[in-house]
Amino acid sequence: MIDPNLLRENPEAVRASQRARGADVSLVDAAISADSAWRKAIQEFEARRAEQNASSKLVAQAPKEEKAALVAAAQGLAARVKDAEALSNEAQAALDSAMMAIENVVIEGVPAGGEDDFVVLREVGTKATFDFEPRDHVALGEMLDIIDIERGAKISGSRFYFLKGWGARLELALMNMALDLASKADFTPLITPTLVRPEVMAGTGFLGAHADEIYYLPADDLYLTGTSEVALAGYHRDEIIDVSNGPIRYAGWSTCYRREAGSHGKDTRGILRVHQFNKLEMFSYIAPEHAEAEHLRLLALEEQMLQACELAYRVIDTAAGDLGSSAARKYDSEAWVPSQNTYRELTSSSNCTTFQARRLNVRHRRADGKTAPVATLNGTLATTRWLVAILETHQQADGSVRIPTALRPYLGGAEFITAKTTA
RNA sequence: GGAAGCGUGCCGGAGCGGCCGAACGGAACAGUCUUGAAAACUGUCGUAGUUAAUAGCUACCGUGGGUUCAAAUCCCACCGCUUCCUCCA
Repeated sequence: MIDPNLLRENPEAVRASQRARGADVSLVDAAISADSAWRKAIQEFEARRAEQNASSKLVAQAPKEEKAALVAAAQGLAARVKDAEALSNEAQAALDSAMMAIENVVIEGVPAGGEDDFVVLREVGTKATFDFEPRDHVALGEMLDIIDIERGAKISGSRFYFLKGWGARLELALMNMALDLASKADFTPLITPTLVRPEVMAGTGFLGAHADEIYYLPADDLYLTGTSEVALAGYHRDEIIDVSNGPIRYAGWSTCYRREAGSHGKDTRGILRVHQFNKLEMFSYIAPEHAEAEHLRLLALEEQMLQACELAYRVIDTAAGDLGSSAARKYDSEAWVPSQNTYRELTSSSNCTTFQARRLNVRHRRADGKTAPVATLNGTLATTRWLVAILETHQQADGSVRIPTALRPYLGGAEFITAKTTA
């Protein structure tokens, strides 16, 4: 949720943000009028309630013989209070939904426009070139017997797969390397629940426009999370946390589940877009004034991982229209995928400023003693998808794959994945 | 799955339907004392909304309903936790 004070004091900033996103600008004025309507209604209700409280007090203090008369007089007030309360609640609900409809105010400098209007901040590394016909990760996975997509489909349907042998070990190696990096960078490892209650899913904002992306278990009224961000953001829900000595950082490890409802026919080959994968996610709770610096820090760690995996990649500053509703700025890094001759997203790092924390009611105490929402940020450090770029980038003419040096300690020192070796 | 009990402020822990936003203890913070600290003593000490206001008023004792002029206190539902039994690891 955006800051209601910003809406009252500087609505033009909010309008400009909506405009940059290509979102509905009239929502801003709708929220402003809902706000003043609510204020009117709550003042009315509170005045009535004060009246009623005062008369109840009279009843309590009155001598026995006068009580009956006073109660009779007070009885009429109760109904009016109830009406005023109902009106005030309605106004509040209207205000809430008007406020919830407005997306986070984008940070100055974020490119305006839609999906294709991103700005490339830098390209790093050399794109792999081959003096043979390179294979895609599906072919490599089959040859090496490390990814079994056919059997994945047999037992679970399309977009499911088995990671086998070196494939399984490679994923674990990647995740562990990411966890080590995160731990050294002050992130506390956290293995999170992947089933969450409706309030938490709603609080993190994932039940909005993309609700059909999420698996739901009606028998238990629980949602399967598409990222550990859900549990990590909910972790300190309704708490006042201490970030005065620096941010609270978590490295969340979880399996992620996505229905991929809107992507029929897109990326159907291989494990680029799947219903279930693993992810190591960084998450920071921090004082708002330090959020932008933290965002760059998350990005730097992501780049460190990409470089450790010896991948060519570019970093983009996502355009306003392509941001999630919670994000005020988003940096993606995209690795070069040889078989597709293009960059594909491997990490995504969002600065949600105070938007998400306000919804989840996560606050901190400022130097002046007042409470205020914290800022939250998240970023990807490793996912199953990384295997695509790693396998394809480091493939050899014979179909074997060279293991990046940094990953070898996590794979018993092995230097190559070949069809003949066993995990 | 069966049975019982419990959910109060940062923590512990009281609370006859009206005088309870809530006793008491601890923690924390400020001060006195002390060379300094500890101890002792004194004071402060929940969150939020409304409002020009750190004045007033309003709300909050797991959540949501209900009864009542009035609910932390009574009733109902839900959520969570604990213990015991059963079951499965």
